[in-house]
Amino acid sequence: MPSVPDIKTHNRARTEAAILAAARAVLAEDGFQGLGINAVARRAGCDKQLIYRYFGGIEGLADAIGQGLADWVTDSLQANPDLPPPATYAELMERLIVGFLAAFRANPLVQKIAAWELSERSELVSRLAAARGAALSRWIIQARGQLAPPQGIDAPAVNAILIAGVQHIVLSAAISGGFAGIALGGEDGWARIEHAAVEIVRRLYRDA
Amino acid sequence: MPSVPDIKTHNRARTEAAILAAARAVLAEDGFQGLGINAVARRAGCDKQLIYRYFGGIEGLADAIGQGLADWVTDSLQANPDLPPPATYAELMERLIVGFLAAFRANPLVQKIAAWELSERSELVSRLAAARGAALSRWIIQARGQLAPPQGIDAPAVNAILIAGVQHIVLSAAISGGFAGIALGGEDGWARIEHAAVEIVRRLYRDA
DNA sequence: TTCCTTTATCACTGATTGGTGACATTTACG
DNA sequence: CGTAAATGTCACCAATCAGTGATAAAGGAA
Repeated sequence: MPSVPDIKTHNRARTEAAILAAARAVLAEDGFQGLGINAVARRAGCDKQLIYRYFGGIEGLADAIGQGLADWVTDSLQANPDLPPPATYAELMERLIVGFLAAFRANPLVQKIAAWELSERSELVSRLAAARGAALSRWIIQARGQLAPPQGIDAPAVNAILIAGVQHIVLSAAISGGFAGIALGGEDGWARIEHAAVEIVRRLYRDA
Repeated sequence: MPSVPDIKTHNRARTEAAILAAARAVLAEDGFQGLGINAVARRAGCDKQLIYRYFGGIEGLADAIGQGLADWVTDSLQANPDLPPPATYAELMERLIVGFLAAFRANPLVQKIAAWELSERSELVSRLAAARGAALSRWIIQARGQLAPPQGIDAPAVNAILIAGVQHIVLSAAISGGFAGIALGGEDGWARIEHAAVEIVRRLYRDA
């Protein structure tokens, strides 16, 4: 009778999926502060006991989220297959930054996890951070191929500042709508940020 | 008889100062997650009722912290009076970035507030963010003087990425000891970051 | 049918939180 | 002195939290 899939149907796979989805939703909407056993159970429409049984508590649940997170980086940063491969290191980094900005901006869940990583020192968060970081650097290495950064420039340090800057601005905008006096409500502000990042890459890597 | 300053000495000024200091300490050590009425009262060694009476609760207490925060920016970023004033915009931004990195890195309290600003949307946090942002931009305008950024470059956007990047890297390092594979435990890693930031400023502003 | 495992719910405990009213103590003023 | 205000302490409330043991319902196998 209920067209809505019945939750208490003695179907473990379905229940696990519902719990996982609820956890992602809570995290994406309320942030890590709201990610508790009770909140997830309420949202999933089941008893919290099942979270302990199937995931081993909030820790295991966060781990499960981290699992699916590794895919995010590779999926969202996948190069456009229609485009020719980047011919220079500058071109590579340009695409990486632009792609990262768009992907990160479009994914509130990953944003909340990134903010979490800056707010709490715990085993749990460390694992999430490690999963995200590993996936990112794995992607970079794979995309880089033979391309080498120009000499005389500490490319990892420069890239760290760029990635960190983009990340920070997105997080700040998501909370307060802007950063350092630049309004990031509409698309204009984001175009300015993207253009500035590209400009930095070009001046550093192309003109070297 | 007690050489230790007695806390229950019916001295409102002293009690207020103790509460404020306790709040700062809790925030700097445990982050905004630990900033609660009970924790502050415990640390201050007084009853929480006094926090309500003298500050109007955690909100007012955070406001009081924000008051002293406005001074931080101006104090810590004050230009070295022995140095000649910057002759070019590149030189100005170079000093600003380097100074900001050092000052921000040395102040865990401000770091925790900055992380707070990325994690929670609330009236309270907004006020703290506004105080910090206003002080920063006020300082920039005052320090800039007549110096104008080179044409053809969106200086505010570039500066936003730089400041945000430095800020983010410091926050990440404070929690997990590094960012994007760059270990930030010793001074070497920080020298790399600083040098990279300076390099970006020079390539963008000096060679324009 | 009967029996057992899996799945799900319920009801509780103990600890902690923010918040408040009642009370005790000290100081200041008349 | 005595009285009132300021200061400080205590005891409680309701709500929430993570975590757990007991129990109920469903499904499969004999």
